[in-house]
Amino acid sequence: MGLRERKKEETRIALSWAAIKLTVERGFDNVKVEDIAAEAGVSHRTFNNYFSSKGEAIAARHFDRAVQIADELRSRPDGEPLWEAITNAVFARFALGMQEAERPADERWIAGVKLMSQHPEHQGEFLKAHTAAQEALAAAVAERTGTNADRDLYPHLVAGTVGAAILAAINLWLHGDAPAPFEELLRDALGQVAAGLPTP
Amino acid sequence: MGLRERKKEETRIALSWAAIKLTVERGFDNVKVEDIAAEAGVSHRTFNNYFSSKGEAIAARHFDRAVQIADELRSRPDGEPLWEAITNAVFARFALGMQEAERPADERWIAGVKLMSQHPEHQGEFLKAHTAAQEALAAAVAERTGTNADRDLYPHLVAGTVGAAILAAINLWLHGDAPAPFEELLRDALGQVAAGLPTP
DNA sequence: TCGTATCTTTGCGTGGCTCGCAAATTTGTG
DNA sequence: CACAAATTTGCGAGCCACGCAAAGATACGA
Repeated sequence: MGLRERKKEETRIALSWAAIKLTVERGFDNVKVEDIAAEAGVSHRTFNNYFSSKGEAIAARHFDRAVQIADELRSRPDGEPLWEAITNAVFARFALGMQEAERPADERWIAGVKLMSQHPEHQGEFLKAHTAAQEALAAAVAERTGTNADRDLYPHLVAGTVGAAILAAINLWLHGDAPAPFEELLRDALGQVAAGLPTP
Repeated sequence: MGLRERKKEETRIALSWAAIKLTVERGFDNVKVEDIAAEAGVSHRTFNNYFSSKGEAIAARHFDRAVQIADELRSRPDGEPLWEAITNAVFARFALGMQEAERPADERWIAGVKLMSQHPEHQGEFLKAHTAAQEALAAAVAERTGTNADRDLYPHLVAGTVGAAILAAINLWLHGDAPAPFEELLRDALGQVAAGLPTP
């Protein structure tokens, strides 16, 4: 990767991160594209060369992370059963980043994230990112299972189910009544869908 | 329902339908909010009292129909097994409307729908509507299974899985390689997830 | 039937947003 | 170092969402 591409990637991440940071701190509607661009050290116009909206910039981080699940799945050993491989892939790339890095773990921060997650424009973009990443996952599932993503339902059903499990875990964690560690919720959710959703 | 509410409902539907019609005919970016309002016989400003964007107006029809699945599920007999009830509910309110009403069945129309379905803004709003309707379904599933939508993953996993099946069927129908009747795809998809996604 | 309270529609104005375009700057390469 | 290619930036056009307040429609009790 040449200097050019590296700088582009850096700018993209800086913009996305700035968008998240400012939005969590101030609320979606109190952040102008101008502010995000300034925070990342580029011009307003450059922001729009990278993202076509505030919401897309915010969702980009989720997207990048979610797409990596598909990559990880491809690198799991061939012998590993499908659902085991998926679970491992999800945890390898998803669960960890949710807890550790880049989070002040602040109470104010979490409140900000909750607010952000409820904003209509963010929801739409978040779901778009989630769904796009799911397609990458479906392609990986198709490869692994010898099915065809353009003709068969199966890989999309698997990917969609995994996505639903991840979303359910995120939503219950953010908005549910019973506080539980995210990792536990996610493991539970994946376990249930992997087992074919037995009646509880 | 008084006259007031009936007129509101009519306006809402007229706006949503006008948005879909014009968008399918001309393409998303060649339709102004002004045009939609004119087609429905109200002012531009009134459009925004009902919907906060073009995309939302378009997705409203999907949303209304999808929410009815939850209502239908509630009215299924108590003894019916969950997945059977869900499948029947989906077909009662969803599959039929997809084929019959309000569709010129025109080739030009279908091409327009395909184009529309690929537009980024539409995708976001469509997924938002889909997800919101899914929550209604989760609530109905919680009622039926004695689980709690605020605390348990289960109803959200079931609703999310059903939603994923519906989405997969729609997408394969619209964009897939192998042409098959929508109803068949949907039945296949629901059958697979109901059976716990056995390896094909 | 009428009068009033409530809800809905509408026009206007404001601020923000996305994107096309072309000039200026930066990076890659021989 | 010079030239080609990609990226950034400023500017401008057109559209959009929403707050506000006036005008219009509907509900409902007396």
